[in-house]
Amino acid sequence: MTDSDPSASESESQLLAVRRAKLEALRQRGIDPFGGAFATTHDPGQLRADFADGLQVSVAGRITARRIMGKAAFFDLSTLTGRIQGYVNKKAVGDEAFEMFRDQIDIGDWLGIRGETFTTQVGEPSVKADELTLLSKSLRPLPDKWHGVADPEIKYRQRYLDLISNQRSRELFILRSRILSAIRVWFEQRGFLEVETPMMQDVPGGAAARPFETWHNALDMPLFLRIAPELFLKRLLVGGYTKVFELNRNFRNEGISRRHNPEFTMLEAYWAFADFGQMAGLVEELVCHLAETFAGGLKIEHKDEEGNVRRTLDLSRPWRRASYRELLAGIDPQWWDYSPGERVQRARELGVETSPQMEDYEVTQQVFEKLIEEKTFDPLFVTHVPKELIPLARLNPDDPDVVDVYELVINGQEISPGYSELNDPDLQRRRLEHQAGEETQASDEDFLTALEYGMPPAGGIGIGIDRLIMLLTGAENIRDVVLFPQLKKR
RNA sequence: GCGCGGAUAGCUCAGCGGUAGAGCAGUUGGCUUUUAACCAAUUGGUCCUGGGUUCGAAUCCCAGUCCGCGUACCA
Repeated sequence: MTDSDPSASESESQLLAVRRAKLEALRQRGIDPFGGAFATTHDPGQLRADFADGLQVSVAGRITARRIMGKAAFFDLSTLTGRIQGYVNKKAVGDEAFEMFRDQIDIGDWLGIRGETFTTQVGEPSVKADELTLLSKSLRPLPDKWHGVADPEIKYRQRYLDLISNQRSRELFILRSRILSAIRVWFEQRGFLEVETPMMQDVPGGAAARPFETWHNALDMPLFLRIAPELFLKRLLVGGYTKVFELNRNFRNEGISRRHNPEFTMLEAYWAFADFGQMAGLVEELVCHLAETFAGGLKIEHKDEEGNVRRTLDLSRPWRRASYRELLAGIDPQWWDYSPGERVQRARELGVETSPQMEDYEVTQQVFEKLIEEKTFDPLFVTHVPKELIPLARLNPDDPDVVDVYELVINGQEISPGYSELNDPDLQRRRLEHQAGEETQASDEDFLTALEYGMPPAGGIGIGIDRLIMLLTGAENIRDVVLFPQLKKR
């Protein structure tokens, strides 16, 4: 008995054995416990929404609750989108079917019913079953019907249990799907073409991050999972595609945190003949559109577990714009007058830790992240950041120490960078090689060759989709917006 | 990687040196319009793992595992 799971305790074994015994009893009755196709007229949620008495219907779903009352029984049939109550009584379905329902059907089983709709005395829309069809027997007990799954480890490792038992999780992932779809439609309506570029690259470029490495056997060569699609999308600009976007996964072999999953969803879009200012307008318009469509407006309340408002984001336009230089001057008016050594000292005084191997611009960046980015919740476009931070962006014509970019910060996180893209192949080569010397970004010769054929001036944008969904839904942890977040192997 | 916290029945949790508990789920009985159905009875435990302290450890100490939070890494 249940030797399939030697780690099960005796009590768990008993629960499993009971279900196995029911499975056997069903087979004794000549019923296939794992049935096939079942034609439905309605989804449970849809039937509930369009309910009227006296309809002949056929619905299927998982049994999520069961109330047996002697010679009759009520049960809830649920799918992802809703639930409808079923009713059986002994007289209507016959002794055999009723006994099967009473003795061998459990919470968790998938069931199809045919019958007529009616409303009970307490006003519950219901289906009186003439016929019951077992679609799939569940062999394990479901989580608590009232509290659902609370253990985060179960939620993430066995997401299906979370989805079965927690309505908020069900709704959140439906919302995520709709947001992704709306983003695609939004870009397509503006003439952008969705493309797919390699996830496996021989030079992992477009960002400074440690890649995952793998091996292609037939080609006998190493390959890297991409850290960004940027360099391939720019090849498409060279190829004459003037408006493209890609919405898919990036992979970075770095730490895991509340804001970081090793694989995450990124949108990148490139718009020939535009610049970073136009890209800023684009992301502002898109995020407001999504907030109005999916978050009930431009003021988004983030709530804690008890439903208390923890924070309200205000996305009202126009969004604040400030240069990197002036933001740091807001922390300390003399910031840019200090020597590098003084900046390290000042950072420490401000409570920002730096490490000895940090370059001067990295010390400043650290102060920016801790004292500005992490404390900024309403949207802020940070413009004209130091050129060392972004080697793929165009230098500002008036101040060649900074690049023509914005970094959009919302909800204490960087949500979206946008650049005026660098299209000078010689300057691009020098800046990448300078970076490569510091082991931050490998130089991609094929990309540089492509630029030599001529890339149109273009605006580029990246949007961290997981973080965008966090800010739209109020999720505090990236794991709550990724169906199957990465966890350590048990 | 480092610091802090957590792990008790299938699920949700209480217990915090002195005989392992509750609700739900399960099982048995009753009940033909209930709905967190109800009523009665009942099964179920490697108290995460391994050491230690103690007359006695779920409880205190040490180490490990996994999870969470913070931190580090991080265009």
